[in-house]
Amino acid sequence: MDTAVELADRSPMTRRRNNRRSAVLDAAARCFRRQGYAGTTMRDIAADAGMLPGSLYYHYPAKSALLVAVHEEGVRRIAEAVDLAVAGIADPWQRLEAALAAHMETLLGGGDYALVVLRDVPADDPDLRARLVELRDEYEERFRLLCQALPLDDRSSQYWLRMMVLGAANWSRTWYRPGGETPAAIARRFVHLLKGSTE
Amino acid sequence: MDTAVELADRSPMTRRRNNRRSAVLDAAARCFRRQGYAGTTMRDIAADAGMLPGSLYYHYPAKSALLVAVHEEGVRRIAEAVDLAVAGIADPWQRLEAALAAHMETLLGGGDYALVVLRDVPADDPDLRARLVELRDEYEERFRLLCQALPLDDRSSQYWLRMMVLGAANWSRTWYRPGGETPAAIARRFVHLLKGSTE
DNA sequence: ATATTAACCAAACAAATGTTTGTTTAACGG
DNA sequence: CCGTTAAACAAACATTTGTTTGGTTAATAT
Repeated sequence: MDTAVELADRSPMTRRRNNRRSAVLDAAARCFRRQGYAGTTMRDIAADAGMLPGSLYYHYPAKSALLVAVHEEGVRRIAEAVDLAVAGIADPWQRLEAALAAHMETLLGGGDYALVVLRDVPADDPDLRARLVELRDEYEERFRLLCQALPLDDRSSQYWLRMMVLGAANWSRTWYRPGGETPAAIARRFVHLLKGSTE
Repeated sequence: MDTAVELADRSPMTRRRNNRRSAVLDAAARCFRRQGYAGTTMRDIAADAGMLPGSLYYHYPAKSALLVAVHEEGVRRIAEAVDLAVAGIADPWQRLEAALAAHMETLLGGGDYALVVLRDVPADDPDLRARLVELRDEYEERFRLLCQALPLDDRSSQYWLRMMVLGAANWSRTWYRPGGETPAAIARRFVHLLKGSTE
């Protein structure tokens, strides 16, 4: 782990290095979210980042590398939000609700990275696909643990409750519009709908 | 409505006409499902249909027309299945469960058409997008009516229950694998999870 | 001052893209 | 038998695609 070293290094050379890398990734995330992977052009990303198409290859070796990088950052952000939200909460149902609220706030809050994770990955490249599915599974493991802690009858109840709540949350991206209920309020509705059925 | 006329016309000329049109549409549905719209090539569709790329334009004037046609057929099929499933059932909860079972069976039963409807539509063409959203809304209106008939406290409960159950069902496409529980069994699990919370 | 190098530009590349055009084939109707 | 026509082919079209290459600029290090 060299994060501390990077943060400590304030030398001019390091500050100049990888300066616009994040800008490129931001542009890629924006385009992938709006148009999908196949529907996005390297020229689209370049225009969004304010540079020429060829310049992208200084920062990333290929289009697919950009997709992987966006996925990794998206999973990192939403996982961080969820971990922070459940920290310090003991009651299992409250933990699940807090996690779901953070999940939906990150998804629907306008961030491009997390939404890219929800789009289905390209089917033509098996290696790329496997890498992206692996990333998402690693994140969703948190919800498996959260549901495991719930006071339910059997193990299958945990499973189907998790499938239901995560599915409903992820699908919200198709109908959610800002101005109505907040993501956190929607999460509360969802959890309460399921919590009532088991008491 | 000239369906009866078409069905009655068994003249050789009519039988020859539009013969391979459905084969082209089948190929398009298969490709769109597997690779998405932007990820599908007219050459992919042509190869799948067993003809040359240019020949597709005899049947459909553009790639986007193929997408609209697949959407229309997909909505038609799943709507037909749902309407047939709820016919003759009186109890509101049983009606919802039957509708959801038919919805999921059509989605997960291997058909290409219905699954294309779930994929998000291209964002670059507003007219095309509006047409596809209109088609899906027209279908989902059935579930609004089904939830409206449920014996619930208030109107918002109907709304959120519908959002939850449809979202969970549509998202099942990402994790469903044949061999486990049947789509109908999953639908029953989902409905029972929600039904319990309101009694 | 000079050499180095991160970052980008300018221009091209081959391949793939959606679509068009003119032609052929074969089944049908008169 | 012959004209018509549904249906497809063969070949190209202009454009767009992901990517490469070689040069340019300006900040940094020595």
